[in-house]
Amino acid sequence: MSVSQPVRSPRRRAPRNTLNPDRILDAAIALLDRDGAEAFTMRALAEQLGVGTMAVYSHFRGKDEISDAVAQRLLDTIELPHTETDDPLGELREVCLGVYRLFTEHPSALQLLASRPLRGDDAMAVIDRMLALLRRAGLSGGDAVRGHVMLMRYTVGSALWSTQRDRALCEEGVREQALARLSALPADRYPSLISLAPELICAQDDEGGRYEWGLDRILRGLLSDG
Amino acid sequence: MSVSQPVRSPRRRAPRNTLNPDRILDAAIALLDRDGAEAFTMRALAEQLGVGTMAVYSHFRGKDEISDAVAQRLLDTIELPHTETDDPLGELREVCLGVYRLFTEHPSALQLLASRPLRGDDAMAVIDRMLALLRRAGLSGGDAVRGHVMLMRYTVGSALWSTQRDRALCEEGVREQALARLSALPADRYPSLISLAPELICAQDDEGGRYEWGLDRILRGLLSDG
DNA sequence: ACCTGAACACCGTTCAAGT
DNA sequence: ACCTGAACACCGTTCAAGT
Repeated sequence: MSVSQPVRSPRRRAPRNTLNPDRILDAAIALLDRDGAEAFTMRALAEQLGVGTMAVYSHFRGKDEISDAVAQRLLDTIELPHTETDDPLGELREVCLGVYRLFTEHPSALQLLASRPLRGDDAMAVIDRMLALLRRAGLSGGDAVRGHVMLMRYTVGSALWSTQRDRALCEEGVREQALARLSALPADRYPSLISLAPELICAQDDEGGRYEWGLDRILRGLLSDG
Repeated sequence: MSVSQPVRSPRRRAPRNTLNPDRILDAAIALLDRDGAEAFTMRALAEQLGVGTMAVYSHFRGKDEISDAVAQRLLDTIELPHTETDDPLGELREVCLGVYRLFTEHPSALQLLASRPLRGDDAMAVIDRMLALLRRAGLSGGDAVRGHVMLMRYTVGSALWSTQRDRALCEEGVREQALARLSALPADRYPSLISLAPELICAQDDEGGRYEWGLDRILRGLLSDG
């Protein structure tokens, strides 16, 4: 075994202004995306930043404040369609897909939002845009508000569902297990489940299009009003 | 100060068969509903059962296994409409409302599901029933499968949204803060948000009906197909 | 002002021991 | 077989101290 080599980087005292809120948030998001929500630890975050654990506390009150800031920052990165067309429905679709994409690309951010109350001013720009588009599509003020909540609910639920599904599927042999369990079911108790087994199985492979399929039906249901 | 009174119940050794999986799950659910997911601790669970921390490990492999069992058990308690009517849409509505009710009545169960992959055989009875009703409503096999996923996504998302909203609202002065923030917004950047402020505010009070409003529109969108 | 290590009160779980 | 306490490797955070 080597002797002169220091084994665990004996980090020197970091220079005075290595840290700032932005650098910390960048590292937090990277950590969350790479290792998942349960690995998002003050100690891990500090190590990723090459700094003592307590250094972070000079810039944020604690872990909760960092989590809030991460959520805020991610929600602000949702890209909105730039041009105003005369197709509010198409634009609405785009906005919803943007939100959905954000959550599926940052699954741990979603988990983060799911485990703490939403602050009121999250994603103001997105909400404003959705409301405007719903009104332009002909909805009353009240229906626009209800519709936007509905779309957000469906989108959050879909992202949650997809990411959980993805996590489950990447475990060893879950696929085969699910199939086996399905075909072992008593046919008299679960007739529809059995007869739709083929569709249920192949449904697992089409997560991407699934969100859009439902989205289109929701938009249709929203606008087929008087 | 009293002297002869033992201050912290100096629990005697528990008799041999005080514990069993069912009693443990009951206590776990009670604990989750009463104190929330973050208070759901092996030590707290054991204390609620009047037993040493490690006693629970004789019946479950660990906390994860208990969490899975809790989720399973709750999902099995969803009540399905008993009689088969000739109104598949009405029944479908009932089933969805049952799922929604379960999640809003056991918010921590939802958090639990959100933070771990779904096991495949959760809620088989519910899924089978939904599929059957969708087919009876005239949908093809593939559309029934897609429709059931869509309904579950919307329902899970709604429950998550509502419970988070509720948690936020019961915090001190969040209401006033939200209103203040809303009216302090630059009107040129968020025109729709500003002009719909009244609707947005009063929307906060109508969480219950909100789910059903969207549900009806989803069902309409699902069935207005060829 | 900003960064540090030691210490505190937690957590899930392992382990050897009691009955 | 079932229940136990001590111990281990974690966690977020407080605190007094360095620079």
